[in-house]
Amino acid sequence: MRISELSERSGVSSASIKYYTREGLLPAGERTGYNQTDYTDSHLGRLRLLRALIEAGGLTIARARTVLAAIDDESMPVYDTLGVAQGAIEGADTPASPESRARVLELAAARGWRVHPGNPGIDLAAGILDRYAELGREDLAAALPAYLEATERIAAADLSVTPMSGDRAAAAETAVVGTVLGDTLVAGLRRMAQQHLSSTALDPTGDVC
Amino acid sequence: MRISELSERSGVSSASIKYYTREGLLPAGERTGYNQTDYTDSHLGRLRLLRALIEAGGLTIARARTVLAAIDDESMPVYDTLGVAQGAIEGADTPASPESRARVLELAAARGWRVHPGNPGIDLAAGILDRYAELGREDLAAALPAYLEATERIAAADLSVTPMSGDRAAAAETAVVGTVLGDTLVAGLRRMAQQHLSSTALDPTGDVC
DNA sequence: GCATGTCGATAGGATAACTATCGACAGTCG
DNA sequence: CGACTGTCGATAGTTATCCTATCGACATGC
Repeated sequence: MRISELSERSGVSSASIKYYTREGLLPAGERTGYNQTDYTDSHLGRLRLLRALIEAGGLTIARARTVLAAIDDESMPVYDTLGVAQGAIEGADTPASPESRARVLELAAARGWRVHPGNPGIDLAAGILDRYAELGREDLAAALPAYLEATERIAAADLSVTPMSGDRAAAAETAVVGTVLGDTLVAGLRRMAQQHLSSTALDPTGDVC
Repeated sequence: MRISELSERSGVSSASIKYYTREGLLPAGERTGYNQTDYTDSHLGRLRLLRALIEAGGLTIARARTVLAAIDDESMPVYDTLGVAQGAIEGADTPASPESRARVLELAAARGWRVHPGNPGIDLAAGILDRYAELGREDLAAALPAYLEATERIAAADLSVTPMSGDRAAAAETAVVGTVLGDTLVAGLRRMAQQHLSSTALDPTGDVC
């Protein structure tokens, strides 16, 4: 198909498609003439994946490129693409304090988690502990084990969706999409559950307006 | 204290402090002379809260202003500040399809959740379902109930941290901080749990590197 | 009395993600 | 044959966000 059709079917302007190609996010189509290029269905799929990562997942162009490269790297195990995807999601800008990191790792160890010290989640979680401390609120500590337990369930659900065998490219794509979009899914469901529980706590018998 | 001390203790440049004041995020200090203004500890606390919301929570200046205004609004129930905070976090840019919304609401109802149709989480979660469908992956559906269950536990932990009584301003601040920073905390713990579970699945006996 | 700190105001800069425009020309329709 | 539409790569411009730098005037402390 030509660029105009690709644009229409993907909902991405042809200017943006050219931009993505320039930036190395989308492989170039096959030139079929002086000013004509042919795109395939795989371009369409890649474009949709790209938009999902950028719009729904909140990845920047640069980070999306890293993730896509990991999916395309045939020598990279699917397990490692998950790590790449984790690292691509907005991480902590400033590293957390050693104390909070130690506290988080201690809690994780108490739950039997084996976590690599370089896991980006550690700084993310420990950074939040730091913020709480800075704000003079220590009340989070008591609830942490409950968070660990709940997130373990989430991760279990994540893995149940991710096939670690079969077609490598498809599995890698699923792993990446699940990791990146999962944050948003969980955030959305959390909002809903928060509202349910807090309104129920206030008014155990009432109805939704 | 003067602006230079406030700057030093908060780690925010005096130029930025002035910027926040200009933008209505930080109340002005008390003028004590032609070119001198006095700031209090409450300014320091507010500044730290602001940085936590912006840096750790990823809120924009404009959204942070809305949230802070809700905290300061003495006539607003604490329960409602939670809704304001939910709405302030990066929401869905494009609304989800009615089909996905219906599916999400159906699942929520099946779990006994009472969720207001305007809850921003619905579009967030339903939007992810849309993306999955767009990418030709329907495999998420089977795992959704597990996500609901896990997020309900998270929300329960959220509420256990949030005092709905006592000093209103402090409770509202706690509710807001918990809602906004909670997403990041959960995301971090999820990364850790993912790594633990996936590495355990691959190598049930091995050690961390 | 002079270096230093501070004031509000405004202009400027950095980054990210596009978007608009350009001249040239190929394919298409009648 | 010729008007018209679609497309090409390249580059400059735009929008939005979040600050940062500088300015002249003036107060304060040593």
